[in-house]
Amino acid sequence: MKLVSLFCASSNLPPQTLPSKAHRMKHALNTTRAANFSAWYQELIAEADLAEESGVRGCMVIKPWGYGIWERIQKLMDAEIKLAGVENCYFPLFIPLSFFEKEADHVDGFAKEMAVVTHHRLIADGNGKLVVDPSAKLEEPLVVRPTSETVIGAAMSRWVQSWRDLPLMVNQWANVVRWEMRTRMFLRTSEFLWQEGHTAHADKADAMSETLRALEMYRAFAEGPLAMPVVAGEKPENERFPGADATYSIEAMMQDGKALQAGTSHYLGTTFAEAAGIKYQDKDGGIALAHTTSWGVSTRLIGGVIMTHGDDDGLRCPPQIAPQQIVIIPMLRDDDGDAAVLDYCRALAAELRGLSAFGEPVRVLLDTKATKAQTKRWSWVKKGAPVIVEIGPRDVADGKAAVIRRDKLYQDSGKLATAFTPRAEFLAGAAALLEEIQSGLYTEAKLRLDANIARDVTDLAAHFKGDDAKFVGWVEVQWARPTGAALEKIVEQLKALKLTMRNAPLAAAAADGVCFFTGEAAVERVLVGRTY
RNA sequence: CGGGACGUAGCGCAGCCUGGUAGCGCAUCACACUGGGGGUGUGGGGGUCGCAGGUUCGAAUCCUGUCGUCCCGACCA
Repeated sequence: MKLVSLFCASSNLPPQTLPSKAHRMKHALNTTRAANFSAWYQELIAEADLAEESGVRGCMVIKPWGYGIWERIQKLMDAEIKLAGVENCYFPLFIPLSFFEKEADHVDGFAKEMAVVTHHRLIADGNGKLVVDPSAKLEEPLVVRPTSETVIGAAMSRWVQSWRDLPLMVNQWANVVRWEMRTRMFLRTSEFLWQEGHTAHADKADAMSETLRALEMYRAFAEGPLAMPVVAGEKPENERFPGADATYSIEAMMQDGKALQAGTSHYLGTTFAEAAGIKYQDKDGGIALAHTTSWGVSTRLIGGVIMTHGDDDGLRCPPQIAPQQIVIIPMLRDDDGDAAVLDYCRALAAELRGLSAFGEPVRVLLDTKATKAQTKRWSWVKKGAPVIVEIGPRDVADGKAAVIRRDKLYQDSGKLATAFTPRAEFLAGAAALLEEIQSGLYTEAKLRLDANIARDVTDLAAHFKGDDAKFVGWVEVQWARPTGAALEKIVEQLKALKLTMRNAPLAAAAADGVCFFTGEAAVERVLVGRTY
């Protein structure tokens, strides 16, 4: 099996033999972003030990460093969710098929990508194989959840009786399955991990308020802990979640100029309340349908972090989500001096752990694995540990620490920018250094985003001409927000250019011109670009 | 689902056409010399060639079946 290419959507890694170690010193990765962004992305994931293919179509094994990043995301996001008064719970992995059939748009949207369980028993066929036992067919097929609106809606219909029960706000951290035809590590996998928030409200205003609150939570989370600038806005009608009245997203710009939908928040109106019977008795004694919302972010965020901050030496992990923020590498020589080096490292690690950055204890790893220091250094460079500290006999003697910042690896000369810093000075500045790296990564990405949204484009075909690899960024145009056939026509025109409408930014200036597509009076501005 | 390929060591591959009992690079292990930009040398270990049949004295190689995977297309909150 050519496992390495399992998740490559558009191009194979070029055939290559690994160069000898002695010659691999220009950059830690063999493939640069500029040469082949897609191959670079895959190589980074492998070299940074984030994830690997699993042998199961479209599914990945998330390795400890990659899962550690997800755990950081979970921890920080979960706190924000709870702060908003949303409670965690857990719903079943299996959803009866009939639940989906209650909402036509919803089932239309997901029917083609649902994994279905139809039997509950296997039998031996006598040739050492297990085959499905035809007598064990389920009366009703069970869908492996692609999302949980339907099953949570069914619960909400039991839980909501009175206006006093509203708002009802729950969230679950779970895995979901969508049988995608093309998969890519972290960006689009058959199974992925996410959180899905589901809320029910008495009226539209309250539900819309929650929809936008979740959107703002995602924006702040992306731009904070992930250091990933995004544009928050409303999706055009054709990009809505199946069954939603309105869909909002945060869109991030990757280093190849493509957009990544990094989180969505939906106002579902009363669609799912009707399907599931989420009704309540209001203050006047009347019966009313609840208005529901749902919102989610997934392990796709990790793909976004990679393509926002990664460089030709691997990942640059923002300190707030780095499983380890400072990695100490002892430079051992298998001699009598090793004990003193290790003692010095342990003491340094203990003091660093006593520090606080971003309101949490600093996460420090003393890497004592029995491999060469140089190998460890490049391993942590590729994983993107924000700060790497090398301690050798010379540092012990001088009372110093050799500090490498992952965000600024090299000097102008091209040499590693190792700063031999007095121990006390390093300790005093370590927390501030992490915070500086975090904000520096954000600023760098923010400048790129802002510089690559064109607002004066008159000819999309000319602007986006050339192959996919060309960095073009996005275009913001004014439009009249047509619906139905008129919208379909625009979508088809864009599709011919491999373009889609990303969202209508909430923060954009008011429309003051004519629609880019129809020439009518424009009502808002919308972003157009290539997407993942 | 339509079209095209591929399954050989942890990874990437050669060998197959023209059957003779498996090889290369990287990784890995041991030792020596090294040591703050992925060190060098020497010597090792590791594979019932996806699976099941068939042909043959003999099958990674030929034939049949089967399972799996990838690529292009369609599809993708």
